[in-house]
Amino acid sequence: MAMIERDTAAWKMAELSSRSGVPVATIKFYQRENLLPPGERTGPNQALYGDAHLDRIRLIRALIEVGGLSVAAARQVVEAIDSERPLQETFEIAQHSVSEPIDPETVTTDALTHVDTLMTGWHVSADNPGRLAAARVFDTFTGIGQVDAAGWFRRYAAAALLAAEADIDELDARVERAAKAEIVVVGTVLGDTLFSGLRRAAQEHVSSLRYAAPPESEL
Amino acid sequence: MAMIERDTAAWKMAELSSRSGVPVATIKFYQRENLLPPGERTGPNQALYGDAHLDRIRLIRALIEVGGLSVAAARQVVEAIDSERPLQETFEIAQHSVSEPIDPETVTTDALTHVDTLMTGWHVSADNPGRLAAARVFDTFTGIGQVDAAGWFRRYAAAALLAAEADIDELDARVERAAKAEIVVVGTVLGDTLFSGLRRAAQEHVSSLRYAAPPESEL
DNA sequence: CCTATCCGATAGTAGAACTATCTGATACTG
DNA sequence: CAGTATCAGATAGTTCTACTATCGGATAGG
Repeated sequence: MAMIERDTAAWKMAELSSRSGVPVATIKFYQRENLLPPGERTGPNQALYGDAHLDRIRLIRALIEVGGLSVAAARQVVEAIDSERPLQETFEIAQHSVSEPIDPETVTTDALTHVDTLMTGWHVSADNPGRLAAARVFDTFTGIGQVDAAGWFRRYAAAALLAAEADIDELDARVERAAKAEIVVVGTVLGDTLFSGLRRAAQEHVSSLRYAAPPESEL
Repeated sequence: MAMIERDTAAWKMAELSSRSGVPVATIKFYQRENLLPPGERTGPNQALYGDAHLDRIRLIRALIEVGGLSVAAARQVVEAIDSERPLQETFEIAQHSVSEPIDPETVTTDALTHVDTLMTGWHVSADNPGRLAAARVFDTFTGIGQVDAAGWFRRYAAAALLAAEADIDELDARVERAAKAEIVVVGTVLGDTLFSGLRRAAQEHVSSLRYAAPPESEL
């Protein structure tokens, strides 16, 4: 099986670049930024790279391009995968990496109360970054003049619960720690992107159903 | 009622700045970038601003800070609100503004097939940006080695449908075009942020349920 | 009248994410 | 084994974005 090749595959920078489609200069940049481990040295100015490097580059690009992470956030995430931390901590790091931190002072207690009501029965710690993010959206919404968004929020909470259950089930399906860590990270980061894409498609679907179109309808 | 004040309120730049909490230089920058209309001129180098400007600044900051839009994307969005375009077009502009464009060449037909299967029965046009975005996540996922994500995707599609129905119901609740246009934009942009926050909270909840915690459990 | 403030234009800044060049050293080629 | 191509690593430069600061002349208010 092809697996046999995996340990012996070894290329120099130029081939790693052509296989990954990422320019040499960019790969070197990722190495400097500690996103990518160094190659295996064979001399003072020679090194070899293998499938592990290629996989890592693909992960980095997925986090940055598809997930929209900054290079700094991507570094935190790959470091969390590499560390032998308990999965719980890896999860938390992934969560923090996708949402820039929110100063708790800047959200009103009213918004927090509303969000907490939404999450009645949920086991969520007070400093969960998502809780603050949701409360900030609440403040923003009411500040813009959309007052009675309670129903909208409640239904989003139901959708979020569905997604979170899917996430955890997917996690349960893996056995090794490395596989779990990777799916935690990839699922956390790409889940947002996936949902926003599917939601846009669903919006078009629902609005076309709702405002059923005799040609030239106006939504 | 306080409404009586709204038409007569008029301030100069410094007060607009202090009321909004946005620095004068930044407000001028938004004016240059056509995010914010000019003030009402009272002389060659004097102008007055009112509640409309304050509301607009709040909208801009919500789009940029909470929704994570670039200044260029925020400009497209406010221009769409101001234009008297049909709501359908405003919706499309808002959708495009939140997701950077994806080159259709870069997603595999296999991914598109899988995504279309997920959306069987949905009325979605081929160039819906969300459809492409979801397909790209599919490619990324399989490329990273998480092969059997079909179940995860399917459940996200169900969640997305729930959210989209909530979106459209909220839209139905408004009557004036201006109110509809604003909720379309704000809902499209902030909906992603809201969902990702709630999902993170829900993840903590579900994982704490699932790996029910005798102290020092490991997720 | 005189100082503070205003408007608009122009220029400058800081950070992020690359990208290009340079310096020796190594590796393949004929 | 000479000569050219390539390599690794260090350093410096570029482009873009989102502001931020300064300037010049005009107005406002005590």
